[in-house]
Amino acid sequence: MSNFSFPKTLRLLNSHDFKQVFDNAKIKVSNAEMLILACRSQHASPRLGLIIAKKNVRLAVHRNRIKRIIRESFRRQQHNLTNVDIIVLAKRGIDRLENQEVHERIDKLWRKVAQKAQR
RNA sequence: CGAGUCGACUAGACAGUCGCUGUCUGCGCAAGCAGAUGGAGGAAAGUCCGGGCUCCAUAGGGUAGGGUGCCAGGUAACGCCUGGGGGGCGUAAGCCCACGACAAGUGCAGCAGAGAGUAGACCGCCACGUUCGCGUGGUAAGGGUGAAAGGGUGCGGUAAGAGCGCACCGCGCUCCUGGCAACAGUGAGUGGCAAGGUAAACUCCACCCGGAGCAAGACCAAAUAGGCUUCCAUUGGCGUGACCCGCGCUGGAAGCGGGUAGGUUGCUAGAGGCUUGCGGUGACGCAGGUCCCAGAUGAAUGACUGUCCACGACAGAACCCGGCUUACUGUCGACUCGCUUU
Repeated sequence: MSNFSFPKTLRLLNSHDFKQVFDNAKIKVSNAEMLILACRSQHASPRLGLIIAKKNVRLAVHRNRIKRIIRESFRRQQHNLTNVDIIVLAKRGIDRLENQEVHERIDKLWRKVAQKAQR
């Protein structure tokens, strides 16, 4: 298993997909900077959706940066996650973290999600 | 060397690994796979102006409303830019200015002050009266108040004064000269002379502006079906979006019940970039050559590692251009002033 690509099949694509996760959010994991909602899905692989609110991260540059880092991390960890749909919500203050810090913290959250999904 | 002014450029570089996305080519029924190649900014920002484009009528007349405001030019257009005039700031390079009209009308102005607008006697000065306390009148030269007090200086004049008269300066008007014009002038004549300020106060004058925006709009699939009830009625209703006219279409409105909200396009070849020549003081224009340079849509241009250096600021396209404003890194050039040295 050496495929680490991130095609559209690994993303939540429309409001219907997002609504499904919000309504059936069995798994909730969070820290000071972000909140993860997730639920099991019919698909073979995990899928990711991001909500970085303008209210919480004011500058577009920071919003893009955070999205890219989370996507990159998801791409590398995708085989440790099972068939769950995941939404990551950014909280206020996340734009003050350095890139490396964001990496470390999102990695911890992935592990927690994987543990909860196993049960 | 220091302080400053103006202009131009720049926005870490290179290598490797793993990813995202547009296009092209090949393979494949298809999903997709492989290769090649392109992939944020000078402000992409604020959304403050102007235009293109789209629909509303091919946007036409009037009112209301809004904008602009020295002159000439540039431009698709502008509130932008260039050149010029006038005023102000700075030793200077240079910078700043909504810079039409308050001798059309209306309004506004704290404190001080006698008086703040067809001026005005508190002190003073002068004349007359006087019970010697002062009263009546004249007077804007002097004092005082104030941001601002009705042209300035001198001479004449007078009871004391005053553009009351005169000279010079200043100001208004007419003409002349220069300039396309704004405007300028040791120009000529004329008027005693102007009784304030404020128009980003109402207003007046001149010029300009139809509205809404890519969630505009177009197409495909689906659907608005069919049906029932009630009301109004062709002088009505809708398009219509500040209002009236005008124009176009047509029976219209409400309720009951059933049902859907996915995709394609618009979407990037343009008032385009670079370059050469010519015209112009310049903004810019004309002609030739050459290049194709993001097009996402839960939203791409990133992450990590290594090396180097000046150790990397502000900041992310969403239909597209031209400006303005704001944020901010570094470099270079020209010029100004000061100091030191020669």
